[in-house]
Amino acid sequence: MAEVGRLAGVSQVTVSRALSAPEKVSPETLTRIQDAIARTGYVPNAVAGALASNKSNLIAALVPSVTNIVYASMLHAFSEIMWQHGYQIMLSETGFDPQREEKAIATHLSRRPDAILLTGVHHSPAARRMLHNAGIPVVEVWDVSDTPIDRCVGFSHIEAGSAVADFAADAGYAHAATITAGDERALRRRDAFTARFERRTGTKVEQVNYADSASLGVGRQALAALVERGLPPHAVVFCSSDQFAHGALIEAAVRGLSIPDEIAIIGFGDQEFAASTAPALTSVRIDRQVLGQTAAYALVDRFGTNPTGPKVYNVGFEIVRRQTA
Amino acid sequence: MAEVGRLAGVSQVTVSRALSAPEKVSPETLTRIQDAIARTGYVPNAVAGALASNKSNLIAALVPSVTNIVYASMLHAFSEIMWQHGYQIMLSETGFDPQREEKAIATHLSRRPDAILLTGVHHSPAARRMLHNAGIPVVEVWDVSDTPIDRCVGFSHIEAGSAVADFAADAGYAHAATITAGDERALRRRDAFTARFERRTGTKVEQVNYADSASLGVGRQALAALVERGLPPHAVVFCSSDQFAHGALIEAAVRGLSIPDEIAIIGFGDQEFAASTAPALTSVRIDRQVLGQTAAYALVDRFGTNPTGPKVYNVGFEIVRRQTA
DNA sequence: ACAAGAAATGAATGCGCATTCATGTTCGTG
DNA sequence: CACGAACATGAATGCGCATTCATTTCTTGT
Repeated sequence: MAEVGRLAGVSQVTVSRALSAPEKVSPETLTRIQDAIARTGYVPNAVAGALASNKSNLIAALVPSVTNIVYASMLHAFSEIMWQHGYQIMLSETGFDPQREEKAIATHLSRRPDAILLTGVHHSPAARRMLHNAGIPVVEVWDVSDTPIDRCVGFSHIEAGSAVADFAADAGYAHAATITAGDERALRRRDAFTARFERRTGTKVEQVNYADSASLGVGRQALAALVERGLPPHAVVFCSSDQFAHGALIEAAVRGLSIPDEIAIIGFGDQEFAASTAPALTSVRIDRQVLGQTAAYALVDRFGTNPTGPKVYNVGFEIVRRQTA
Repeated sequence: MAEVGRLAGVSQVTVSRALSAPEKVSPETLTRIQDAIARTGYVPNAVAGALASNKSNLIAALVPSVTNIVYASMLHAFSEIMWQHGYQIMLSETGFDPQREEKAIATHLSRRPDAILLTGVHHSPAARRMLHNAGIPVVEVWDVSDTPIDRCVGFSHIEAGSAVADFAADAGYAHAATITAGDERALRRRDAFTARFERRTGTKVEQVNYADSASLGVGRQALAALVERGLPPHAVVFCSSDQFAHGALIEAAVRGLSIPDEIAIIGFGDQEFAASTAPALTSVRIDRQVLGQTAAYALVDRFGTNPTGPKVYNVGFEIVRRQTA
């Protein structure tokens, strides 16, 4: 930067200004500086800038998994908005593991991000302490909480599970089963569904659980297991994701079970493909685009001098009835 | 850090050493320092560290899209290895747009990453220049090139397209069509497929192209379009992704076309679900896990004092024959 | 034509750490 | 017992920039 200044016949300060506040530099000087930058191929050192100004323009984003489309698409929407506002993303995957999350938080905080995005509202005590001490904006997504660390954007998994149970009971299904992956939030949906459905119908809800993440193949296996256990006719299966639901759908079709008469299927997430399966999947829509964008705007608002946004933003959900239930 | 030193009765230097080279500090001093760190809740400032040591432990990763599973899973494998080696990931999405990539490269370089991961081998001249001037390790993935910027890990899309054409011709298919998304690499596969298949069979290959990224729904539309155009019987459809192929599969089933007799389908990518569709999808396997890991190891090797790895690493591909072709 | 404010620029300083280099201490060996 | 070697520690310095604060030059109104 000093080198550029020499070439342009000005001081380092003026070059700095030319880059960060060009309106404070006279037009001729600005031109000379820009010329000098072009000639030297100068690339600003944002590390030094961050140290001097105590502002990194970096956002730490911790998601369970980028290979899971629901988190990936939320992240996409989030990073798009942050990028537009001049921020960049440091990414880590936590794999649903609070220990990993804690380590990742510690590492990321040492880089002095301007804010941090976390998935879910359950964090280790040490993690909460670190975040508190860091004193930076924090946004938790994919869930709501009465006691957010800072900001929170999501929906209630308990309400979602209950709503699906009501939907199923209202539709006249007397029996139900669940297929659930190893995601803490999915487990809460499952339990809320089960509690509400059993209360409404008086029949026990069968469960198939998997520790891993969801996939089409496992969804097929799960439905096969349920059928072999002797699922009663006209039962509804609530899956923790559309992947599972699609797998269950395929397995049911292969077994010649008519959908939704002999077996009904409800997915979760309303992914893009849900409308295009045959028959089209009934699912619960979570607008992941809005989720990511709202999280981003919550941070941008928080960066401002007088934040006006709410602490907790509930984006809700919507049961999308198609053909499988 | 000076504060921690005061508490432990040592200088800032010793604290620095205690953190970066604990074996160079006497055990008792180390204990006192660790105690002081715990009491103060000190969090190292990696920004200052990076400025002083000219080493950021950050890797810039530029991928077209994180919502596309093939890039997401490669990124996952890559970041996993880099994380184990003490590096963190700065992520940007380029959306298949060289202009966006160029801007993202400039922004990322200002953060002085220790290396950069790029997707594909086609970059704007300005981008190449910047990368060259930066003088940091660069790894290009998902493609191979005779003139890599630095390191390159991928496979030949031309070979892949040609191999699928040979496979189809060998299997006796006399007619073919392609369904392709707006990915430059997919276009090269399509063109190689078309050229080889037309040469082998003498029949013209039909095309359906979409500018957007692949989805199940669009795959269905595409197959519908092909059928309505009057696709000859016993034709094979080469899709640029398994999403498209699965959509085509569903549409074919809905239309009562028998697979693979009336219509054969070949996907690309061999995603997890490909083996679980009904009928199971024939596809081209790219080991994205290996791709990401190899890219990571290429960088780690490159960071060493005497790198031994090859400039270009071809991970190859494999046609996985299942039931749809 | 002159005071007073605005605009344009530069000198000095420090952000928090890593990296020399110098100094003091302990140990093994002949 | 003395001497060099390994070890443990600290003082000083600078990484490249942003941020005061001071200085100079240019406007403007009367």
